Amino acid sequence: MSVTIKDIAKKLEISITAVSKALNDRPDISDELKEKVKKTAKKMGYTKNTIASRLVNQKSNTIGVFILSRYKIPNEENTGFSFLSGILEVSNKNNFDVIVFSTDSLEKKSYLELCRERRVEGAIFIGLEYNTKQLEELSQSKLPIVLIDYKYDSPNISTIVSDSDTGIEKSFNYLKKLNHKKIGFINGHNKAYVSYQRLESFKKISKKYNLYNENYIFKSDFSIEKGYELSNMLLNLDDMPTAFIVSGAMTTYGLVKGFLDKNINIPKDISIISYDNFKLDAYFTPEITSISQNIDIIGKKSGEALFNLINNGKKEEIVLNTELIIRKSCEVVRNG
Amino acid sequence: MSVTIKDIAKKLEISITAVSKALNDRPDISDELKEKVKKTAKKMGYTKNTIASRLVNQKSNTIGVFILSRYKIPNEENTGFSFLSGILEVSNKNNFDVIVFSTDSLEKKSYLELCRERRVEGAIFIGLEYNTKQLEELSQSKLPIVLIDYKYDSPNISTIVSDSDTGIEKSFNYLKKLNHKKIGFINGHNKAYVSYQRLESFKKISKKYNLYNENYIFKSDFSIEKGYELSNMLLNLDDMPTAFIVSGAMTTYGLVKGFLDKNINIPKDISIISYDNFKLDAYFTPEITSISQNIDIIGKKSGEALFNLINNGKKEEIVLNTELIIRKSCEVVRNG
DNA sequence: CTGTTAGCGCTTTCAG
DNA sequence: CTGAAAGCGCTAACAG
Repeated sequence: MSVTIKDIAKKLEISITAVSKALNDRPDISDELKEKVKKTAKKMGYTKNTIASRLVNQKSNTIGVFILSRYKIPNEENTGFSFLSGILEVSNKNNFDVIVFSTDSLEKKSYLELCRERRVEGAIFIGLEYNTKQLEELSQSKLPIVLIDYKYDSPNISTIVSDSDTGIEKSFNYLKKLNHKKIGFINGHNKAYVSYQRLESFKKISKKYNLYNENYIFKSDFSIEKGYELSNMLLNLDDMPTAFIVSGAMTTYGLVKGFLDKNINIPKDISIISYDNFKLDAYFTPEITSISQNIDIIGKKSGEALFNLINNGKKEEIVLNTELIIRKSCEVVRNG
Repeated sequence: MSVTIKDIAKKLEISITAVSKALNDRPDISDELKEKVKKTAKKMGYTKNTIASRLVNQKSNTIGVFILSRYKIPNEENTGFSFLSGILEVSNKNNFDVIVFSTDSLEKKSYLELCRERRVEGAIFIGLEYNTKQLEELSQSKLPIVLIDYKYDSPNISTIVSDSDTGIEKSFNYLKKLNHKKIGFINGHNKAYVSYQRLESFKKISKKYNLYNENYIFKSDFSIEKGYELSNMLLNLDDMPTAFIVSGAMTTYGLVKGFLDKNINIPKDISIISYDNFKLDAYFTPEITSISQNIDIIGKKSGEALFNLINNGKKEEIVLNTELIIRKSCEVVRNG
């Protein structure tokens, strides 16, 4: 099929080894020969067969990235893919290929099997379902792994999560200054670890502020439609919060639009704090106050963590701090 | 390192060949043996080394996806990644792996070299720069290729683009009914093929309607910031259009927000038609009228086209029709 | 500096 | 139905 080092060895009437060494710039080859080999290699249209080379070297130079169905929703709303470019950046710097798996890859094979078959040297998981059994299998393997937005303790697993406590505490602090006492929380769906984590934070902080009320906790699914829908339900409540913290930028957009369509003024009537701090938040009407998660750097950081694990065996537990970016979706409550 | 078929052959005291055949369910092996082999394989924690198997089979079972820097902008605004999930879906159905390359992969190697080295069986290009020389190299190779949003004629290349003519014609038709005569166009940056294509359509259609004015053509870069910025420039114009067609949803959001911040009412003062029809358009304030591109199905379609090319050698030139989705960002012009 | 030999893990004739 | 032998394309000892 394609031209091999054997072909160029034959042409030049030298050994295959010499060709291999020349192409790989080994020191024990004369510069002239290297030149000659490289030139004719190019002329003959040779390209290295990485598959063969990976086999002999017992090194795949490949990592796997799993983008799972935490958000089984349209791509626009799937933040999972946003992490990929950062991962690609650091992988390429390390001369590694990236192969991407998504939910469809998983007909009958486990995450680990997929990795092993390809002899992947490490893997990054985005949107891993909360409490999946697969995690045990993964943690028992020695495979270097990075989990994004999921906390788990195992020697071969590094994790990178956002610290939901501080973001939510800052929100309460801010909302309190605006005289809010009824603060609601709209969570994402159960399959996401972040939902569990954010809910815990919300409970903890609201109790700390003596503002806890379990009737103020609602569930959504990160989608924009669900946010819109919720506005109806919320407005029919007997005892409605005056402010909401909403998990997920898309849900916030839907919710705000829902309120607006019913002539509820945001922020005059209801205050809203979103999560994620999408760039769009600043361009929405009203501009959305949001808990920022540094979503842009997570991809890159996760890649770096993976290679740190692969190369140095160094496990990390990265916690990114969250900020409250104040814009215009909150206001002093009228009848606190 | 890991367990091989040799190991399990030794354990079972049978030949390596027998193991291989049993594992691959070849007909010339007894069912009992198959059972036994598979069982002990599992027990010993065997997983096939696809690297070795790909080498013998001379088949990589891999496609490459290039997500290029057409949008060298934050991920949120990069529609490139949205296509990936569709591609993954059909690749997995075909038992192919997907390896993703981005701009950083390209230090010194050409797209084609990257593909060849990995013996990739086909490739999909997203955001290929307009008029790049690499395209010639690609077209001279026999590699099956699909180009998204780029038209090019070559036997090994299928393309999938949106038909910008009809979308823009529908826009003109609609705007004309609203009595607009000064219709502006805000284009994306030059590197994108779609910019070239949409500009051509705009010129063609505006001439057809006798509404062409070259001073009504502006350039942006698909980013949200640039859209915002443009609002200043536009408002200082002596002869300002009463309606704009804007290439790129993000730019639209920025532009609208820019106008709003200067107390320009959209749509009362200025009408706006966007491109892309992001889901968010319907939730923005005002709801954005947009040219729809079926962005959700492009990924899947491109994957199907690629496998059609790989398996059947069938080249396609897919043109997706565009619709005008009317919402609330256009209104009858005051002093037409 | 160059070449011979062996082998990575798997599949595939082909002979039994 | 089973196995011995050869080989995919490349690299790494080791000997010259």
